[in-house]
Amino acid sequence: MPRHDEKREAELLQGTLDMLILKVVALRPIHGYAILQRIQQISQDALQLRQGSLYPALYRLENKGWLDAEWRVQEGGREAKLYKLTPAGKRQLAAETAGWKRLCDAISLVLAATD
Amino acid sequence: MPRHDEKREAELLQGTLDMLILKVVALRPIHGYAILQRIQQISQDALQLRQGSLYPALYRLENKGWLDAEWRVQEGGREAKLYKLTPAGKRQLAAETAGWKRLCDAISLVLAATD
DNA sequence: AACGGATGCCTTGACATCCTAGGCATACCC
DNA sequence: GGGTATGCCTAGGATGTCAAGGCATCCGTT
Repeated sequence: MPRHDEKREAELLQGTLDMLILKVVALRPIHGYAILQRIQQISQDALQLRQGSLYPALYRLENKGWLDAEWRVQEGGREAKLYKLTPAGKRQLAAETAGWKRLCDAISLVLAATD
Repeated sequence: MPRHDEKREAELLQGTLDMLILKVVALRPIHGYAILQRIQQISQDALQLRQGSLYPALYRLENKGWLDAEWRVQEGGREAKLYKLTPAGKRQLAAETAGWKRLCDAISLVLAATD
């Protein structure tokens, strides 16, 4: 992912970022930069997440006690901040997922309305 | 719908408001206040839309040429601003719906990931 | 006739979220 | 040594939504 990001309309539904991050971190402890790649990879490039959105979000989630961070030396000798899910984070993920499904269904109802 | 709205966490996914409004207006010409009730009714109260969100959105949509407005006398003698969809609005609705489905699928992919 | 509630429109101000656009440092490969 | 990828971060601004009001009309009840 080179520095000169080409233009592309940024696609992300507001309100879903926290949930996506929590979900990816729940898979296994992971550092910030890798979260970007992971979300893109899993979504097959349909979701484009920016660093300028990611890092503030991570800070926010850590502050709320949903993520725990720890500096770790990667293979290759570089340092990275490894995030993992807390029990509270796990509950939060479940709650957000449930809310998402509920809203999703509701919107589908409206979109399917014929009268 | 009395004036003293009781507290309830407002539930709406940012970015979907325009689409929902366009969709409801597409069903038939309709005035603002009725859009509120319609969306709540169809979504079975899962979606709570506020007047403070609705009217600025209507203004926005009209300004972009997706809605047409006209003052009409209702039965009962009161006036109301009747909105209807323009051809451009119809195209916009289709585009937003497609985008919504795409994002929805992508998010589902991430939420379903096990590795 | 007076009042409250429902209908119908609107505005202002605050706030959260996200993006744009940068900056900095290290590791690796040619 | 230079370029690319990796890895972290911040400041500023745009946007969308909400909360909280205001105003006027109509209707039913008292």
